[in-house]
Amino acid sequence: MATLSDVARRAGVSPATASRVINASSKPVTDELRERVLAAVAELQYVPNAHAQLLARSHRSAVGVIVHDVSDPYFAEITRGLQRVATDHCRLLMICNSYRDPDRELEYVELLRGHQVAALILAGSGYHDETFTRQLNGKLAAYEATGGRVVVIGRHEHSGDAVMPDNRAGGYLAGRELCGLGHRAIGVIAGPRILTTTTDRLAGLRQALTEQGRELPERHIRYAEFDRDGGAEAAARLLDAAPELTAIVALNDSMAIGALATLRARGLAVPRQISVVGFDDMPIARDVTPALTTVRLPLVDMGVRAMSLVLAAEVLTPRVEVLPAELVRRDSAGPVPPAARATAGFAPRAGRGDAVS
Amino acid sequence: MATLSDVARRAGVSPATASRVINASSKPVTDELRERVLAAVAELQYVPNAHAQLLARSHRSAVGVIVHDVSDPYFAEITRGLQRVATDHCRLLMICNSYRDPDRELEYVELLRGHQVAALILAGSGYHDETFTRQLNGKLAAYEATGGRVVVIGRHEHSGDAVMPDNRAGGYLAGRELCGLGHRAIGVIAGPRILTTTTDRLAGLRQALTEQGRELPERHIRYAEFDRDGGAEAAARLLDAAPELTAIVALNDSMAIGALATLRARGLAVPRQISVVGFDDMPIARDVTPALTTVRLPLVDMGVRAMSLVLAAEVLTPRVEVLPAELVRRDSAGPVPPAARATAGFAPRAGRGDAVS
DNA sequence: TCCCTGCGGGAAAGGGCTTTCTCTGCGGTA
DNA sequence: TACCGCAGAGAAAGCCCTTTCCCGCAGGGA
Repeated sequence: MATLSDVARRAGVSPATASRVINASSKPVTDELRERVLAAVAELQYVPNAHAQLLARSHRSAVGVIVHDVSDPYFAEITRGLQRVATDHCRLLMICNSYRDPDRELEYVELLRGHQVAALILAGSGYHDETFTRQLNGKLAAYEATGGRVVVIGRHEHSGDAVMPDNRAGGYLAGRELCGLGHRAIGVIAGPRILTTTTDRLAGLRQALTEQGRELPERHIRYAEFDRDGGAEAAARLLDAAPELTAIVALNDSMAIGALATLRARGLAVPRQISVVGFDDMPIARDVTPALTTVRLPLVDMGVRAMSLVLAAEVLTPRVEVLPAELVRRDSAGPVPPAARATAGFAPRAGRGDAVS
Repeated sequence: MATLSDVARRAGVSPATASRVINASSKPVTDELRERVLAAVAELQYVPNAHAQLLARSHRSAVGVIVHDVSDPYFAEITRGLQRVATDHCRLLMICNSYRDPDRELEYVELLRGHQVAALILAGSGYHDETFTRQLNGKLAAYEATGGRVVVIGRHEHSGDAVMPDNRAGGYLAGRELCGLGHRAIGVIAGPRILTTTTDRLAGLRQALTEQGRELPERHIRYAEFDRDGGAEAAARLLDAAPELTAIVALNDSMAIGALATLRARGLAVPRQISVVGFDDMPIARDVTPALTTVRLPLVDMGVRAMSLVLAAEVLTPRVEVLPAELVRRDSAGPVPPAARATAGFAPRAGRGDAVS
């Protein structure tokens, strides 16, 4: 591997001069020397050692990002937003997948700190876990104490800057929509209990139902992994336990797609027999059949805002940007089936067999 | 930011000893000093500077990966395979998205080389572009000359180790399936012409049709971006120009999903009026409606093999592993509609209106 | 008692680059 | 002619670690 001094020797100049040419330094270098250096670089196929450079300049420029999984559409969209702003500012991103493992998350904070990132962005739900939260905040505080900037996306537990999707309002929207369509027996397939995203969305949903005089008993909720298979499996369990349901809210679109698969396998027509509402509005939502009625979160924008916050000058009072959720009506949610409506007031637990011709 | 000598000073030992404790070196250190160092580390929240470490040990360990886009399911699956093996070998991955921009690809080769990666994996189609290919090979050769290992996934143009999905055989499979179902008027929505993946898949498809006495005239092919919107748009153009088609092969699943959307918008029933076959079998393929009949590529396995190759000892003769494609029958391809079959021999250009009741 | 061995620790030499500081030599001014 | 100033190049001091080499000391064998 050729080094800078190899280049310098070959060009017959000092390493200092070679460095200045290569980095287009402001210090002037005569054209002749410049040419010789450039020629040497080309001949030797010289590429500067990034670690040595990063060590020598104390200039921190990269930004660290910790997400659940970049290939999960939710995070892919957020990352797209982050990337866009980062590119505009000539910042490199170091993206790490935590796979929702708190320990891994902690490790990555250290790893990124060790890599001297200028800032840290944590995207994705927080955990209902005191110990973990304390540890994470400790590490983040230590990082901030050394001049690092931190922004979280969708987490309450951090005290600094944050970009927050309005999960609670989104849950409320989903609930109100279904109530408006006449549904009374509404079930939920939810992500892991330990995630604050799950509880926030659930809280909003519950509020909507309560306001409309409905209930959301615990037997109408099933918790599972926040992905397609989790949704499929939770939907099966839910339907087994509560066949009278006329609507299901999935707490993210991946789960909704899994639920749709279960429903299809059981021969239940959506939305004629049972309605489904998703959450997030990831790109594929419009391409499944029936196209998913869902709660849209401005995912790309969340990324854009977070990166803008993190690159902006630090201000004293923490900034929290709450981004609104919005209902997107497509084809997976419809009016409650007539049979269910007729009996709803009197026999809310009527079996599915009753509600369907 | 605390440094190693801060820790050493605080613990009252030399930096050498501190380093040995922190890195669990084989050189013995008395328990008392060890404890003092550990205590200092904890108090100072010390995290070693990764760049300094990487510079000091000449040990290269990370592996660089260049893909089109990690959040594209095709590459997400490959990356999953890469990651699995890398994790087993305690290797860090540096993943870069080229977004199919040749210049960016070249830049990333340099960037990763600068970051002293132990190996480089390039995943994704090659380009029909002499100049670019020569440049890339030049850079890769320079990298290999300094001891770097290179493996490509799905590219012919590199002369070293490679993992190759059998794109041609896959195209053949798709063609044979549709011929077997009686289709004669088969259209193709293809990715960009400049990609070797496109031409390989197309070649296999054409071979199948030719063997069955069918043709694949250029007017039955439309080229577009290799994504959902490209597929939707290409399908529209194709249908406008050749309404007599009874089957469409999309050269990847994303395009197929876009095509499905166009077909739905136009009120064309799949597969009753028109059949669709995809390519890749990405996870979502089974969840769209109708579930996609497609050509499966062992994407995760491709990643696993590539990473295994790259981490294995170098051998003199380049290894090329060709991984087979496989047809997955689902619901989007069916027999040619009766009307089309009846008239096929005589009026192959019968309008769509004729073929459909 | 002396020497050798080996253990535990520190000094110091890199690793490859950036950047400040220093030096040389030339042109211009008094 | 003497001096000042400045442009352009190089010397060298870090940046923060790892690791080799060396040293002192204690214990064991002769």
